[in-house]
Amino acid sequence: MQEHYHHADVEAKAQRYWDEHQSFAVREDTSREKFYCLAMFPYPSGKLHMGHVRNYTISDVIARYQRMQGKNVLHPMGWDAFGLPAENAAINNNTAPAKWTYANIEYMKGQLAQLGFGFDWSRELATCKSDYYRWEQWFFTRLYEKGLVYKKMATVNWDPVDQTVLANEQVIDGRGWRSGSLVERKAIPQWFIKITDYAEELLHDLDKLPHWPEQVKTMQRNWIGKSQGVQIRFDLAKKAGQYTAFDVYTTRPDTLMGVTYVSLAAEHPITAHLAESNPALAAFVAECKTQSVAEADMAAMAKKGMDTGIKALHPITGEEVPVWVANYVLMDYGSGAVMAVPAHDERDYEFARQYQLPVTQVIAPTQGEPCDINKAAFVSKGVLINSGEFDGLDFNAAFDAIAQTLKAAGRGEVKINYRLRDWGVSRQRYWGTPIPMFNLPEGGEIPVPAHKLPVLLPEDVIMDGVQSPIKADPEWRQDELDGKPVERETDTFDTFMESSWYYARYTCPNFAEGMLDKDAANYWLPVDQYVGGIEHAILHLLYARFFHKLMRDEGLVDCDEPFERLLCQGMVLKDGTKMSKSKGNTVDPAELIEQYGADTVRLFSMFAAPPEQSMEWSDSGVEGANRFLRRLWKTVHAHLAAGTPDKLDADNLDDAGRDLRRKTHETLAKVADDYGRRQTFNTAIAAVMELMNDVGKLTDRATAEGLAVEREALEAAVLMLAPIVPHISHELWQSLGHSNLVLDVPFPTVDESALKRSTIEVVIQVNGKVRDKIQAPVDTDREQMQALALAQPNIQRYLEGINLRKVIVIPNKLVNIVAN
RNA sequence: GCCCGGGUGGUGGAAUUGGUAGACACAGCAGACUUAAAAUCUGCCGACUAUUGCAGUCGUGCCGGUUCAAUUCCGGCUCCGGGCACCA
Repeated sequence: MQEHYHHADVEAKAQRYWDEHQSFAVREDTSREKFYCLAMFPYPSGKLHMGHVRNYTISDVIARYQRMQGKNVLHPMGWDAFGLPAENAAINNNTAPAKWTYANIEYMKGQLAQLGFGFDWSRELATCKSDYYRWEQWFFTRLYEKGLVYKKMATVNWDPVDQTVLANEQVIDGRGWRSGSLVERKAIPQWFIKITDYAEELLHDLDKLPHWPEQVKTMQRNWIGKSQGVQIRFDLAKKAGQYTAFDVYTTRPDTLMGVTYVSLAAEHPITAHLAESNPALAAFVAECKTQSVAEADMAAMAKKGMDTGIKALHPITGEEVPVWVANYVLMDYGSGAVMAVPAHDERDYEFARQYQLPVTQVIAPTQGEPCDINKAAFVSKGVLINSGEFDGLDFNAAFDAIAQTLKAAGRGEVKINYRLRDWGVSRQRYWGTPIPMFNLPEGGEIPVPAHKLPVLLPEDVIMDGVQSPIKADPEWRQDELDGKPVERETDTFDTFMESSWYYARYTCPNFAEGMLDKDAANYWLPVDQYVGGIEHAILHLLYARFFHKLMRDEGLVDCDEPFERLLCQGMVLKDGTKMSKSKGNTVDPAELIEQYGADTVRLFSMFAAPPEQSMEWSDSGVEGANRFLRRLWKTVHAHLAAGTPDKLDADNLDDAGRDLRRKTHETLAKVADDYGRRQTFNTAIAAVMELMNDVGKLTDRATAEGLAVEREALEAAVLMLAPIVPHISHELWQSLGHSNLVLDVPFPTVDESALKRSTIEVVIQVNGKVRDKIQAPVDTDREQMQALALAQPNIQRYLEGINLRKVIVIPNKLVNIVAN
């Protein structure tokens, strides 16, 4: 039909067909095996970037491949529409966040359509719409009723000039990004969800996820941070106001006899009490307030401390140890106090050196590790010394003995601890889901009752400054309940709330009677394949797992985990660094699609690197991908012009025909494995390229028999490429005379008999170095293989004058002759 | 600082369970076609040594180890990247 490949025509035609036939709309069908393929939904920031293209191409390839396996495939798309950038854009461009967001969604939706992704758009959702977030509000009130939600004071970054809370991202070198003023730590009341109640299950159930990357599971395990330790009470030598003691937690009770001081957080109540009558300490506490709340900043900052002057009593010896306040002890973790063992903890060591505090070694190495307490802390486990009755015990024995001594004295208890902290969900921003709580005039609060939901976020607002419009508006917060005035909460939810359950709502996006339609949710869930960036390895994926368990416990879903299989794609780089607007090295997908077409962009982004690796963008690589598609087009049309093939007679082929046929079926086996098991799309493409190279070299187009072998190879190539380059495949499949849709053609199966070969290349090594390669009959036995190898003239040359030690034979692969 | 990854030709990458390092591409060079260019097609393409030809030595960030055999496993370093709870 066409001599040249015109990508614009081919792509428009295929997309028109899919659109007219609603090719990707799916519904529940219990008679078929389902496959739920999900890509992380985008934040509608303006336009697509190459990271999106990569993400959605990967999920589209998997979805289309699974469809060719005959499955009922759900592949939805939507918008993570609440968030900070909309507020910034609103202030900069003088538009409402809602308007900006909806405009971005419309534009980006068009871009996704251009790329030919097979999304079921009938299920599209945007988290900023009230028919979505109303159920999140309802669910939060349910959690409140179950006692899984509570309010407490927590620290935020406070900009004293703008009088506003800043995100960590908005704090640059300790200063507010707009005002430039030094940021302060400030405690305000905030809502929390008890994720720590689920810490054990979240940890344990990682073992139920064999198809998650090990690296992600390791990161989550470390984040949850289960540890066994001892909680120890230190009494104060003298009462400080109402306080007589404080608790510390340690995983190293074996080092207890090496405690030379203890440290309190600046925000610890004892610190606050002491600061009242100690101006120097009050000044230090004030200084500790001027720092970011981000843990990375904390870890990087200079360790500072001050002696409070009061003493605590060692829980075993009763000796007095000084009580310090240190800027690196955090009130939000644990008890806000730590015992310090400088000899066996690097941070305590550094601190003790800085302030000339004593360093007492109480652990001696047992494995011959270097240990010089004058130079560095010794942090490995070992055997106890300088520890009185505990001397000579190893870690485990010392742990037990010291824990028991403390317990008997009523000063300590073995305790399992988690590093994981409860999830603070309050944000002091406008563009988010209003937290569905009423503050009562007499104090306290109650959840907004179901009949008053949703609490609507007004969209038609003016962002003229840093203050949230619903906080600035005295009217908005007023409501009434049973005839009595109540005040609406003006904080909104962390946007991780919305992204923690969207995957479930896709199964019933328009369900009006509840959060989830149980039948639909339980048909589709769990998600069979989740695809997204590695940067979400901890927070998003942990919150989503948590939310899923909360929904299960509410009776909304049956399974325990939301995502069966996870693929984390790497970043898209240009010139070795991450593509970003600030670096000015972005590549606009829109221009590339215009110039080369969607198939070329998809092909290159899958070919350039395996999905989990970071990927280097290359303009010339795109040219190469386009060249391959043009060649594919040309080859198919040259084949069609050469005549009509016979029916393939596999048993009566010449050598060239048999070779090409073997290559076709070897390629089918490899590509199916690469798509289904390995998920390495780059090697699948390389394999089809090899097949096409063989087609170009070996085919005899002069005979109908040759044409039949070539036809089989070309049809296989088109089908194998269909998930990656769906438009050109759609067209070529029709050109090859098929009336059915390439989308629904079953992925071809391998003809095992075509794979048979009589000889195979075997490598012969002498002392591990390749010295020859021979063609040997397949499955030659070890002795014969050894004899064959030793008989080679080149090999004999190497064996002259040396003694044969042994010969290692790996059948059908390699012979290694060991000699000296 | 802590947790998790990664480092292979001029470039992106391949080598799937410890068994031929460099598949497949990009770029480059040479040739064919062309008045010419583009496009297309063919050949070469890790470094060094040798060369009429056959060939040899080295080589997967660095140092060391295990093994008949290591890009792959182990120990130590180094550089780059992701995350660190209010960016999403």
